[in-house]
Amino acid sequence: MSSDTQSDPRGDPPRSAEVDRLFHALGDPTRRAMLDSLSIAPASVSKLAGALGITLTAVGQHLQILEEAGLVKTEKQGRVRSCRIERTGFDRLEQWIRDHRSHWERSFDRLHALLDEEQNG
Amino acid sequence: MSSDTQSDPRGDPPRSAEVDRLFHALGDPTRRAMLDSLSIAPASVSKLAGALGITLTAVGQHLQILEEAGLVKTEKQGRVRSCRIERTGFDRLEQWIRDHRSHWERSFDRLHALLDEEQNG
DNA sequence: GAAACAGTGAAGCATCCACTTGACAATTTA
DNA sequence: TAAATTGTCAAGTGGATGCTTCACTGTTTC
Repeated sequence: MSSDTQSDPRGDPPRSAEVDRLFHALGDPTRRAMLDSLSIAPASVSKLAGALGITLTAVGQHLQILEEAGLVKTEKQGRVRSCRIERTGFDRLEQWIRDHRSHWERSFDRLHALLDEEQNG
Repeated sequence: MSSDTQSDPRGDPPRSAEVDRLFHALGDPTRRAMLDSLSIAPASVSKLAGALGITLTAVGQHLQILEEAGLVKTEKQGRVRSCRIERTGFDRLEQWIRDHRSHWERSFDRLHALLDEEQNG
């Protein structure tokens, strides 16, 4: 509630907003379907709209979110906008997982150490 | 255990409801904050509620989503429910990335092959 | 037993979000 | 130029979602 969007006085690294955008983008099944499609081959807006059974407008809105998350790159030539996958978002996602994994693996170690202590002490 | 609604022995990655639940769970900043906290150390419901500045009820609702996504494991002893990170969800997330990465890296190869053809043809 | 503690369930509320429609802009084609 | 194609902008709508309050159960402590 009191926590608003821009002020983040606590220790979270500044990439927090980027992670936010990333996960929000991936949280929607339609956008993931778009990524599925683009993983196989680049496509135009109308091609995506046809494949997904939604309007051009909806695709455009999703594309903006995917682009801001670094998951998709689009480029307009003439009247056609072509879309393809971008590495950045995926790399960031993997980094996030690695960071967290290292954290809780350490915490598991501590837990086991404690249990061993109790058993042996 | 095998919570696969429909196992798909073919090459397709599990685009099932599990992936859906996983990304939906990760799409909310509060739930990710809970994971941040639990990555450092296990905690009770009220401890999480205090740290996040939300009610016990809200924490309970988030916990259910995180648990169904395989990201958190909870266990109640006496009147206290203790929560900690679960590997399953994270493993599944990494798998998803790997699957997609392999797909679009192939598509990049095809793209470059096409470009080379056009330049040489 | 009474009181404090820890959590759960149901219902409501305010906001967010995916999607649509309709009007418009820009580019290609006839 | 007119018409078709491709996409964009603005505004609105229905449903999902996060969070709350209130009432309640079960557990520990006095």
